[in-house]
Amino acid sequence: MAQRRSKGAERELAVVTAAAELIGEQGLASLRMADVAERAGMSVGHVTYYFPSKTELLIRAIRQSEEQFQSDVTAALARHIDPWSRLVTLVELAAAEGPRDPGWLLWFEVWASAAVDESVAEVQAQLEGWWRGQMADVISYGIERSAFRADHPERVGSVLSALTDGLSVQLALGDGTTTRDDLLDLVLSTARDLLKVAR
Amino acid sequence: MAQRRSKGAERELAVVTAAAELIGEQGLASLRMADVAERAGMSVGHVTYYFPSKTELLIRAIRQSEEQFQSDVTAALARHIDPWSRLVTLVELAAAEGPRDPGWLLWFEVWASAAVDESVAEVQAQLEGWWRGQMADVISYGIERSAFRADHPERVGSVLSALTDGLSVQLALGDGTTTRDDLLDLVLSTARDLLKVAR
Amino acid sequence: MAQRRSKGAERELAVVTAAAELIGEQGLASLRMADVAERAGMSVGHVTYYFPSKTELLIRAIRQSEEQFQSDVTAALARHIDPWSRLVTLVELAAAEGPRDPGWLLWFEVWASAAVDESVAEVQAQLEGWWRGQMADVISYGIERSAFRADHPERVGSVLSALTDGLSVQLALGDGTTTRDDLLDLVLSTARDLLKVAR
Amino acid sequence: MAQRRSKGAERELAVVTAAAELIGEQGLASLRMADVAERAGMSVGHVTYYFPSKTELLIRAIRQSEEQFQSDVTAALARHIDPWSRLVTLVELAAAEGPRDPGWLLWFEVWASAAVDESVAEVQAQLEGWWRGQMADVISYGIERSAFRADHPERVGSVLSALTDGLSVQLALGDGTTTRDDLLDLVLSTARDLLKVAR
DNA sequence: TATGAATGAGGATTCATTCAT
DNA sequence: CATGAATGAATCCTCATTCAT
Repeated sequence: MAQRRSKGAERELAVVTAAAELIGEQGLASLRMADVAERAGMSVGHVTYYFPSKTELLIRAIRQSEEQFQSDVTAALARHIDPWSRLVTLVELAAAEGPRDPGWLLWFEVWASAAVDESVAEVQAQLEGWWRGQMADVISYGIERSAFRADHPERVGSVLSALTDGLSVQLALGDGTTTRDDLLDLVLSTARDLLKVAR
Repeated sequence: MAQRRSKGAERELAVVTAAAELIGEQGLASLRMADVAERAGMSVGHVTYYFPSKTELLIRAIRQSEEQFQSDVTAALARHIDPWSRLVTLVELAAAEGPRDPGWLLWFEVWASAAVDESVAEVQAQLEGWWRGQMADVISYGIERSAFRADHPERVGSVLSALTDGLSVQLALGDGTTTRDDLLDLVLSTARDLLKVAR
Repeated sequence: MAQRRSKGAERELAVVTAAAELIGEQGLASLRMADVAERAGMSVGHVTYYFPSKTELLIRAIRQSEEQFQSDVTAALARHIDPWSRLVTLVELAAAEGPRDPGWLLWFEVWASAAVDESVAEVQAQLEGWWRGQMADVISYGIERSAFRADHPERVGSVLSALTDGLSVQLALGDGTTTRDDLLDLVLSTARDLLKVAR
Repeated sequence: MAQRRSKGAERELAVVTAAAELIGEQGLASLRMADVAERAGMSVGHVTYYFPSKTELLIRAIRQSEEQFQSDVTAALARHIDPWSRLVTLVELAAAEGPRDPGWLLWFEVWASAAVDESVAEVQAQLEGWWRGQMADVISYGIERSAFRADHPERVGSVLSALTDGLSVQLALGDGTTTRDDLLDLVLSTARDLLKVAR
């Protein structure tokens, strides 16, 4: 039965989720195996039983967090047919929710680690590629339906995804200047400009 | 005499520089006081003499790195009168040099730490503000001279700085897809679009 | 039926054999219950079912290894009537095969453990006694048949067994200087001298 | 001044000595860095400051123990001119003192470790070579002075050193059968036989 | 019998920080 | 100012042993 089979997987998931949460809350540097274990509701030794090393755990945490994001995106896009709505949806999902968005804080740690750890870099590159691919797909989709117009669609995709990232950093670090509405407004108005979308 | 007075300051600077370099090369997590001391050419004990705590050292390293950036920017901008040249110069200085750009890797660590440490967040906010202010100033300068045209200049400034940041992340993490030329090209062509700059 | 009855014993033997092999290969310090279980083809939990403690397992492994040796010796001696042939056979069976002889490496661990653990010491003493007893018996046997001549036969037995041990250590540790042929040659020529055996 | 210079060396020696003692008393398996530190009168962290790893410490302990042995031997031999006295002296120094002789228990650990760890094997081989070399030298010395007679002096050397080792094992493990007097008696009477020494 | 997930005590190692010199 | 030996708290990881199934 599925329940049986998933018993181990459930506990493993609990560890990964706990780790992702803790990194998003306190940063990777202060992540203790003991804290992860406590939050996951099991012994320290058992966390090690699932994840031989801390790095392994980080990678799984990233993957887990990203799989969640990807399935959210996929589900959300499926609910929209209008290209502009799809674009808006994508940006809304990707953008930081607000200051100290744990998902984004996790990403900062990923960037810092990727710069130093090859295996993290690999995962990061893969996920980054997926996210930019989604943006490119939405734009192509809009162009096909004549909703968008652009000489270099893939360039516009790069710009919009990078812009969303850059503004999310500002928002997540909460300098107070940028709000989530500002972010969406800036990204989408830039998109309108670059994609020649009629208001 | 200046030499007398600066002797201590020089050694202190050596420590800060060493720290900034090491963080850019190996990441903050693996920064050891002993390594800093070695690179700075002094004993561990003496590094502690200057910087009682590791956090203190990190903050000084960020500041130092940023002061360098700021004086570089100021000097470079002074060499240009043409608004577009100033904009190009600013982007060129801010953008990542290429994969594993130590300056940007340091920056990733700052983001990750700022999310967790209030004092780092303060410094980060301050520097982020300065950088966006420079962008805004250059744009205003161009508008004053009728070289640029924009309904919401401050918004364009936000977009261009965030875009530079977002693309620099991609470049610094070296997924290979993005080159420095791509980055400059994307930022500057977006600038042309948004600022209605004639070619 | 024998098969029924021996099923458990067989599995138990597999564990003991696996342990003896692993100690001979990697040393006692790095002996893991998990490795023993894997090699014995069963789960960790089940190994514990047979051997409640690791020490228990070690003692059984020694005994097992020694019982093997004893039955080999007994069988081999039975094939010879000539006293000198018996002596040669005994030395050949006891001596190390060559560098890293697993049987001897196990023996080193036994010595080290016996020095510290009373129960291991007991087993060791018992087996050491058996081995020297065999040597003494062979010598007495030779004297009875007038093949050997010695004033203090038990002393010669001690010398020959100790000599075999001492040379086996050198051979097993593989300093390269001593070969198995050297070993046999030295022991047997000493035996000839001490037992006045004509060539 | 020598006192100044040796301050660090003294403390390092204290660690090595403590380790050698503890191994001789309790065995390598139960050697704890904490115990070593305590006996050496310093903190655990400081032991690591001198010896990065436990293996490193073991090797130094062996070396230290052996250097002591070597200088004892050298000094003792110098006090004798008569070849037979030299031989007796050598055997007396090398042979185990009695049951649980810590020096010999340390050797058992060395043998067990050498079988598994290359760096330990190296040291062991070196020291083993030295010891057999001394025996060979004493024999040659006796032959030169016509005190000993042997067709293959180097073979006799091998036999006598191996015999001393083999009997010392028995004595150190304290099966009770063998006493130190027995040991000396057996080795020396064998020597008399093999070297044709007149009583 | 048999499994293997789960535990938790135990120990090595790291490293910022202190302080006598 | 400068050193570097010394400390000890902090934490990861190992692994024998237990136990529900």
